[in-house]
Amino acid sequence: MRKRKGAGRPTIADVAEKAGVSTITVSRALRDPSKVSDHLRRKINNAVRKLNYVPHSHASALASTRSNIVGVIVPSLTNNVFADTLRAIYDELDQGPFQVQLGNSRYVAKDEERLVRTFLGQGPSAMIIAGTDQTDATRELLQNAECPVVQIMEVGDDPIDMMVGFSHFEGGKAAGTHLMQKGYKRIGFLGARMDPRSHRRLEGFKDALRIGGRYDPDLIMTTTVSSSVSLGAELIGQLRARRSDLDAVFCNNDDLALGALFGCQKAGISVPDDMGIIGFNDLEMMAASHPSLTSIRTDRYAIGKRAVEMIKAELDGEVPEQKILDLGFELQQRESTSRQK
Amino acid sequence: MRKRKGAGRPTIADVAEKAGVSTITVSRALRDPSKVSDHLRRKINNAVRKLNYVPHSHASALASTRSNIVGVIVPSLTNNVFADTLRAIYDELDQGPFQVQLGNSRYVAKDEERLVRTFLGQGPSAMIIAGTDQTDATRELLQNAECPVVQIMEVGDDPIDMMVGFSHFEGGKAAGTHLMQKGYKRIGFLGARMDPRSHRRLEGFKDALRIGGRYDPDLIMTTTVSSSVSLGAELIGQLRARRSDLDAVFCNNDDLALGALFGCQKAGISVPDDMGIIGFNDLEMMAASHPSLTSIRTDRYAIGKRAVEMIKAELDGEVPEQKILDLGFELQQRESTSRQK
DNA sequence: TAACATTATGTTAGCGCTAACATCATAACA
DNA sequence: TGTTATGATGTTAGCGCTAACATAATGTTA
Repeated sequence: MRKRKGAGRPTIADVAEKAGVSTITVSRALRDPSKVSDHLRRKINNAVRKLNYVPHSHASALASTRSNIVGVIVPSLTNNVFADTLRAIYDELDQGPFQVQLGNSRYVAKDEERLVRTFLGQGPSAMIIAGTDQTDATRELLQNAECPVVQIMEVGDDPIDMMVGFSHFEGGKAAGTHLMQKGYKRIGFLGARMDPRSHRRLEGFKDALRIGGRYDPDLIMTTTVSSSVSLGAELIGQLRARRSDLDAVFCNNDDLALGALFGCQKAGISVPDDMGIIGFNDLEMMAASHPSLTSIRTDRYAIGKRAVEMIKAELDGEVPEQKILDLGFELQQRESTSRQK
Repeated sequence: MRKRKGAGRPTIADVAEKAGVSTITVSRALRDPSKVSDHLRRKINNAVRKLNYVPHSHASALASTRSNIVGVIVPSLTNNVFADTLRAIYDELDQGPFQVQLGNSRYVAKDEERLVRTFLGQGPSAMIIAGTDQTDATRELLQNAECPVVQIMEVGDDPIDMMVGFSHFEGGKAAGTHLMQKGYKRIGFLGARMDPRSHRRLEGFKDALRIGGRYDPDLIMTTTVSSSVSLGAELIGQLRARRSDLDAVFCNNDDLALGALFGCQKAGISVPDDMGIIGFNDLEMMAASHPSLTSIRTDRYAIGKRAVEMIKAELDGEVPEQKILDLGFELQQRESTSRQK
C-alpha cells in the first residue's frame, strides 16, 4: 500500500478527532463561527491551541478556489510615495488572516496585466491596484474577479469596484494657482517619468496658468527618465539655461523639488526670492530642508488604510455608502514659496 | 451525485488528454523536462499553448508540500535601503516560476519569528531574511527548513545557510578613519533607531576613533526613534548645543546626514569647513545636495541580485564555492568632508 | 547470453481542506 | 396539532496536482 509523506504538522483531522467532531465542523468553527454552537466552538478552539494547529493555506485555497491573499500591485518599489501606502496595507492586514502578495508593474500596463492574470489565477481574497489606467483586458479581468478590487492613489468616475485617492489634476492646479498667488510670473513645470498621474498633474497645472494668463509652453520641461533628486537639479539647470527669466517651478514630485533647490543653491539663485519651488506629496524631508520646501500634501498612509477597510467591509457583506473615496490633498506652504513681494 | 465546481480553467488533465499522455508526464514535462522524451515534450508544450494552461500553484504546493514562493522578510518597507534590494529581488525573480512573498518585521525579532513560521508553513522554495540577529527559534526554524536561506545586508561567520552583505563594523570604522584623515578632531556620531546593524556601525566608528586617539563618548548621540531627515537636523542641533566644539559627524544613514546638513545651514555653519558630515549607504541624493555629501557606499541592488543567484544555484543542486559573500563597501568622498586644512 | 541497470511512461492514492448535499432536532406558523 | 422552516452537525466526493510505486523497453556488464 503506497504511503504519501505529508508535511508532518497537525491537520484539521487531528483537531477534529481531539475535539470529537467532524472536520467540516472544525473548518466552520474557524471560518464561520456563528454556524457552530458555543459548546463545540470552545472544544474546538481548545484542541487547536493544544495541537498548535495552523490551517494549510494551499489546501484551503484548492478546496475553496479562494485564498487568503490580498494582491497588491504598484508601479515602483523604490518610490517613497508607494512605500507609505504599502506600510499601511501591511499594518492593516498583518493582524488578520490575510497575507499580502506584492507585485511590481514597473509603470508598464502590460506587465500589470500579466501580474493581474497571475494573481487572479491564485484566487485572491481581494486586489489593490495603483491608478486608473489599466488595459481593457486588465479591467475586464478585475471586473470578473468576484472579489473586492480597490484602485488606489487616484480617483476617477469609472471605478472597477472601489477607489481611494485624490485628484492629481486638481493637485496640479492648486500648485499652479499657489505660485501665481505668491506673485511669480514666469512659472515652469519639471516632470520625470511622466506616467499618467504625472500627466494629470501637468494638465491641472496648465489649466491654472491658462486661467491666470501665465501659461507658457516653453517653460514645461519633462522627461521619461525615472525621477531622482539629481534629475531635479539637472532639469532646472536646463530650463534656466533656456529661459533665464524663469522665476518659479512646480515639480512633479518632491525628489525633483529637492533637486531643484540644490540646483538653485549651486547656481547662487535665492529661493524663494528669485525662484519659487513647490513639490508634490509632501515627503518628510520637505519640512527639514533649508529653506523648507512647499508641497502638495497627500495622505498616502490613509489611502492604504482606507483601501483595506473598504475591502474588509465588502468581504463582510456590507454595502459601502460610497465606492469612490476622495481623500483630497492640502497645500503645505513653506519657505520656498514665501517670498516677500 | 454531488458535483464540485472547479475554478473553470483548463487543468493538467485537459493537457494530458490533448497530448495523449498521462497527467504525471505533463507534470514532468513542465517541472523536469529531462525525464520526458523530445517527441512527447513537444506534443505537451503544444497542448499547453493551445489550452493556455497555467499550473495551479495551490494544488502543486499541496501535492508536493513545496510552493513556488520565495519568502522575503525585511524590517522596513519605507527605508530606501531595502527598497533597492527588493527591486533587485523582484527583477531577478519576475521572469521565472517564482513569486515573492514579502513580510515586514518592523525591526521586531518576535514579529520576524512569527513571519518565518507563517511563511515556512507554506512550504516556500527559499527564504531571504535581513540581518544576522534572529531569535534562536527563528534560526532553528530556518536551519530545518530544507530550502535555501540567504541572510542579506550583513556578513558574519555563522550563517544559517548563505549570506550576502558587508561588514557594518568595518563600514563605521572607515567613516571614522576618513573624518580623522581629513583633519577633523572632535568627531561625533548621530544614530537613529539603533537596530543591530546601527550598533555595529557605531562600534566600528568608536574603534577607529580610539585607535586615532579621538574617541569622546560625549559626542555620541543616538535615539531609538526611527530615522528621518528632520531627525538628523534635530540631533545635530542637540549635539552642538551640548558641545559647540563639535567639528564633524558620522551619521548612521544618509537621511540623518542630509538632515544634519540642513541643520548646519540653518545655523549658519559652514560645511565642510566648520563641520564635516559623512553618511552611510550613498543614496542617490547624496551626490545632488549642495554641498554634496560624503557617504559609505553600499551596493544594495547587487545584494538582492546575488542573493537570488545563490538561491537559484542551490535549488539547481550546485555546491557554492562560498556560502558567505562579502560585497564590501566604498568610501564615496564628496564636498562635505573636503575641507582645505 | 543472462543478469542487472537505466530510462521513459503510467497507475494509484492522497496531500488538506471544503462545496454540496444529507440528516436530525427544534422552532415557527397556519 | 400538523406542516414547514431553520440551525447545527455529518458525509461524500473532489478541488488539481504529484509522491511513490509499477511496468516495459533498452542499454550495460560480467
